[in-house]
Amino acid sequence: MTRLTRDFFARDALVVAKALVGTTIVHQGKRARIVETEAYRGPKDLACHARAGLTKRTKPLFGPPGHAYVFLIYGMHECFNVTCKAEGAGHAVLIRAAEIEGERGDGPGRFARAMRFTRAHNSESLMTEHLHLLPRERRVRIAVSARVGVAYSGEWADMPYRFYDAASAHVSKPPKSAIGSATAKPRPRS
DNA sequence: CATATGATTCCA
DNA sequence: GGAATCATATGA
Repeated sequence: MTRLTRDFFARDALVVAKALVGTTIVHQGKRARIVETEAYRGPKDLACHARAGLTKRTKPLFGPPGHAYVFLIYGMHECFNVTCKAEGAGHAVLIRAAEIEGERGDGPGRFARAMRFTRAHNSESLMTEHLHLLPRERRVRIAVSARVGVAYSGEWADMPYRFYDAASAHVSKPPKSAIGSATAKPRPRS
C-alpha cells in the first residue's frame, strides 16, 4: 500500500536516482536500504547503454518504467537497474550499494548478488508482492558526484549523476579521493 | 565469423 | 597495479 508506484518511476532518471536514495527494496523477503545510485539518461547519454539503441541486450532498458534491467558486466558481475521515465526513453537508475541485513551490499556486483538478482529478472515489474520498493522512513542527506567507471564517455563522464547517502558507510567508493590508503606496492618476489 | 571491451571485484 | 572472464557490439 505504501509501495512506490509507477508514478514514482515515470520521471527523468536524474530525479528518480536522487529519490531512490534512502528507499528500501524488497526481494524474496530480503530487505535492503538503498544508499547509492547512478542515473543513466537515454541515447543522448554516452555513458548509458541506450546509446547503442534498441538491441537484444538493451530491450529491458527501453521498456516501461518501474521494471528491472539487469546485465552482465566484465564477464562476471550482474548489475541491477530500475527503468525510468517512459517506455522507449531508455532511462534507468543503477543501484550501486545498499545496506542489507547481515550482508555486504556495497558495489553494484555485490548488491545484485546479495539480493539474488540475475539477468533472469530482466523486464520484471518492481511493483509486485515479491519484488517492490518502499519509501524512505527517515530524511536523508544526499551527496552528489560524477559517475564511476564511465571515463570513456567524454563530457558525460563528469556529469554529477551519482547520488549517495552522505551518512552511510556503505557507499562503494569514497566521495572525494580521500583514498589516502595508498595502494601497497607489489612486494618483491621471495 | 573474429575481435575488442566494459555501470567490477579480488588479489598481490 | 593487474588479472579474471564472457556476453554483446561492431566490423570484415
